[in-house]
Amino acid sequence: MLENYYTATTKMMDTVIPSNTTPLSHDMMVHHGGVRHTTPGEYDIKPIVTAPPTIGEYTSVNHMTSNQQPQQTNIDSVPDDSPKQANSPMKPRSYQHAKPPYSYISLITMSIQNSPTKMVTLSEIYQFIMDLFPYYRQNQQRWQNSIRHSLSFNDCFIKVPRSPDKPGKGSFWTLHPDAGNMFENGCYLRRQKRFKSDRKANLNVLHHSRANDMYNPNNMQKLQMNSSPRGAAPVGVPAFLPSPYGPYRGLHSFNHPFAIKNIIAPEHEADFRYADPMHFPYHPSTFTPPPMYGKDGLPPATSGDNFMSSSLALNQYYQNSCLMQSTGMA
DNA sequence: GAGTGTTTACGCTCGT
DNA sequence: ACGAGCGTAAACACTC
Repeated sequence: MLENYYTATTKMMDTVIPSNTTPLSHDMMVHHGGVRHTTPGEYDIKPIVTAPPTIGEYTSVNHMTSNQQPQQTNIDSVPDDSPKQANSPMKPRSYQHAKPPYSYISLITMSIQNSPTKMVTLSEIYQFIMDLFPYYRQNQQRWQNSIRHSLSFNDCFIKVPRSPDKPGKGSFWTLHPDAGNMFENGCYLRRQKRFKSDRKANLNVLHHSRANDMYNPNNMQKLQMNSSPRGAAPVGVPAFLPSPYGPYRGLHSFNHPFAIKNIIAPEHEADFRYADPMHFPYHPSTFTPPPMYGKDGLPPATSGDNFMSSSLALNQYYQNSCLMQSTGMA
């Protein structure tokens, strides 16, 4: 099956990629925001490398309004911005339907870090990703399964049960307090080392049994939950959780790169401000640079001009992609 | 029934 | 070559 998948992929690559482009390697496809074909007939994305895109070109914020919720889009209804036009070497197309150069772990982390409470539900993660990256409005079953897998599989994500006064489906997900530097090497495609926590054994006891529910007083100590009224954090909220739980905010205040302002191009940020917080709960106020590369030896973006660094990062990424292609390295 | 969460398996790329 | 990290598929259990 997988063999068929890759065979089909290869075949499609052979037939779809225009002669003026070089087929991307698997890694380019998967991790570098390029083409990822799956099944025959699936929406075809053809990266044009005539001009490096900005991060905003991966996002949809310039097309979103507060009333426009992202739509479920199938491959037939993808508003393709004209393949012919898109393939024109003189007219670079938008990258909104190219796979963003972030791993799922990165995307989840973005979602959590851009939440005011640093806790999000699974559906909020889905929504965040689809809002931000039109690419993920396609083939939702596939990537959403991967998201769920990533959440369960990676120690850096911690499940927080809903409080009794907030009934609903699913739990909240937050970042492990020690996971903030997962990407500090500057590469958001692939971490150099997977986050592994000893504390997870304690923190995640609630994963396996309702008897271990966070609201079970017996577990409150194990989980190091805050129970102090002085802290203003509600009972059941992990002590490391940040704002709005007052004294806990500091632990999540590391200089994270996934603030929305860091992943959109400057020219799109103004559009972003239209967003109704109720429907578009991102917080551009949390803003630090998003270094996006590292394995190529280029320095990650540093603090300073954040907009510049964010766009620069992706531009650099694409310039590298162009270089790889033009030199036949891909 | 749909959504959510866990787990296993497999294949790929990358770094050592 | 090998292990790690990642993406994907799938099966299954659980919850709402």
